[in-house]
Amino acid sequence: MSETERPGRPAPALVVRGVEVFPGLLDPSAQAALVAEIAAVMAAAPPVQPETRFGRKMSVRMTSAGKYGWVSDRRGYRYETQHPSGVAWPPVPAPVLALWHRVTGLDRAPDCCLVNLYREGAKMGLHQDRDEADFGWPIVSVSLGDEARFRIGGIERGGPTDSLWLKSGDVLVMGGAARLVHHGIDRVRGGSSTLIEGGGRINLTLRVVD
DNA sequence: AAGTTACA
DNA sequence: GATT
Repeated sequence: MSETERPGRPAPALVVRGVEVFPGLLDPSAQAALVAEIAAVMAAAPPVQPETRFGRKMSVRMTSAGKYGWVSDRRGYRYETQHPSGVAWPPVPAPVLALWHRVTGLDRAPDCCLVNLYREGAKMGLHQDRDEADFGWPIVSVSLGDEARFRIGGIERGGPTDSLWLKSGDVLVMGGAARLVHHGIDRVRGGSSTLIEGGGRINLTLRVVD
């Protein structure tokens, strides 16, 4: 962490295992504006279902915006400057960047906005975000659309966990001691929102990659 | 193991 | 069926 924190960042309503939770930070019109921006990102860089290193397809569909996108295939996890099709990732939409600065208080911008699209039945197992160069930078997670059960463990795998339901407009910050906490999505409550065309949930994850 | 499934 |  090399930059000063900006005063006036909002206080989290609750903290779960060190993860800061800002329920309902985005009102419905702000959510709709973000969804419109992300729809344009997905039109330019269509979501794909990545494979793991063992050739198993993930249930979540992914794309990215920014200098880097997170990808997974039989070669493993990494950041790439291009969508698998070869096109550059579209820029991170300005309202997404504004949300990052508001909630982190940082001057430094993220260089990746990972877009996770959870259609009916999609889940994500417990994992750590550890493909970035400097864990001093926080991660910001934005929930849009259907509600989802978010599970939070510890730094070590296999320990106890807690869970909470995330709703559209909720924002999380994983930073400091909670930067490397295990987290995942147990399940998505289909039909709990009409925000996403075709149904489901979109999660934006903002990171500083290098 | 950013996989899935089983089980108490 | 939901949860851990």
